[in-house]
Amino acid sequence: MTDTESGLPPAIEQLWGLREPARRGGPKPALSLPRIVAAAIELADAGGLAALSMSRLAEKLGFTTMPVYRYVASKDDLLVLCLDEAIGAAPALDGPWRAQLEAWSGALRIRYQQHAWMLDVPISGLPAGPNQLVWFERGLRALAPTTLEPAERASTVLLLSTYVRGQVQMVADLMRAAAPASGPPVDWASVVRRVAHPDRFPEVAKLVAGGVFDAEGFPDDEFEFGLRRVLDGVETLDRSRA
Amino acid sequence: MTDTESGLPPAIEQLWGLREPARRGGPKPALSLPRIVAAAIELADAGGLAALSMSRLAEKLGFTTMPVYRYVASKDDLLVLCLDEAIGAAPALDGPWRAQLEAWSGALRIRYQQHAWMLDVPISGLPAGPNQLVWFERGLRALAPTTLEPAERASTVLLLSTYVRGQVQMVADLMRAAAPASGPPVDWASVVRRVAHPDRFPEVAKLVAGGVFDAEGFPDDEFEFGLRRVLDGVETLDRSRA
DNA sequence: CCGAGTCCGTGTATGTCGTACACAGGTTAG
DNA sequence: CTAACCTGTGTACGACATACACGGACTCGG
Repeated sequence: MTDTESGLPPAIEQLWGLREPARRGGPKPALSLPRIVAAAIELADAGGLAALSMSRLAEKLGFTTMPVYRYVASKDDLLVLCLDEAIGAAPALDGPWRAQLEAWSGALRIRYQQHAWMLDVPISGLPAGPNQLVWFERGLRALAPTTLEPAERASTVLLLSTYVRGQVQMVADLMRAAAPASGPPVDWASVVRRVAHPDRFPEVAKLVAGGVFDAEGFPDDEFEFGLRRVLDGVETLDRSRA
Repeated sequence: MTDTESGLPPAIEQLWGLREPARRGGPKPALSLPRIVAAAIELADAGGLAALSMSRLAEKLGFTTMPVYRYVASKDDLLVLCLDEAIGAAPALDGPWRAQLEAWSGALRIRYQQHAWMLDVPISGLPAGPNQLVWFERGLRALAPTTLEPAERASTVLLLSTYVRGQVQMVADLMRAAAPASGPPVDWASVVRRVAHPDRFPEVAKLVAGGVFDAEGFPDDEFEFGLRRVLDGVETLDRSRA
């Protein structure tokens, strides 16, 4: 381990290609970081974050547990690498800024849905991987033609990514709660109906009575609604400067 | 355990006071659910979610590990109870709808900050505790005077809670990354500067050069900014109906 | 007032997990 | 050729969530 003394977490240094292996002897490595990360993502995709243990990962790779630690400082480190890999490359965008941000958000949403375990990874640092930084850069670029100040553009992109992440997480939780892995599906509408007495919860009760919770096409409409609110807010700010 | 057959997770039933203990004999219980939950929250407040293990919890209560399971079906169950307790009572609100939602969001934000571990709890169900439902109800009530349709009001409250949660989480991560528990504080601005080459990341580089990342009063301004955008978006919708 | 039924906390055990450590054999630089 | 060194392996440890069986404490029906 050539310590680059950059003060960065080791995983981040690896992501940016700093920290060269510096092989001076010894057998050829039979494993490689990309293979490890790919296998880890496969495991998590298939069985959720809980299915990703170091022993299972090693087994999938055809090795015993410990060699993995020759390539990765810790499981947390590995997760950081997996996150940046799974978020993938940000799409190229074009057109008016609002359409760009819509596309940006939709693409990000899809990535989260493809790798739902990302939402369960305990975040313990800045999103500083190259892919994540590209996402950030693309978001900023979309806002370049607006009247927003630089700091406001940064805040806006942060706001959007927060929104997308939170939204996907909430929907995923709702779906999991409605159709649990074990046991029969739960009819939440009836549960809330039993528990939300109209005296204490008049508004909620009205909502339930109106059948709002059994709406069609729920996840997508919900996502669109929130996204439109946020972008309307950004547009309001933009226009107030023009 | 009198099975109430309601299809609800046991923790939720306990929260709503269904599922009576039905004591027919035996020694008086030395523990109680409220005591357990309170101790668990204390542990998590002090040392984060990682500090909350069943054995440590029992030790703090002066018992061995297992008796806790007489009161709680599993650790996940316990966490559900803790979440509802820690989120606490929603504040009473008054005034114009926008001011109400600002107060609502600010209060929710403070709760999350007081119990930062809540952000690390893997959410695996609907927020269906009484306290959480009161928060929801209050949010809906604030929107009652608007022109929004019922479904839109629900979506708006969901949007807000998503925003607050995500925002607090992001800021907490940023702070943790900037000032890690072990090791010297990391100067992220310089890190990004080294890594974000102007060719690949022109917008990010400009941002860093402009010193945006060393801004004063960061967390609060950031929160306010996003909240204003969201509420502007809601207001736009409201006015488009009037 | 007694005894049966029941519920309490304790002790012990199991399986999983992350990861530290010492080793034996392969590999490369000098 | 040899010394330095890196490889994967085996073993071990401590933490954790939780299952199970026990002995004693309490309550209630008679």
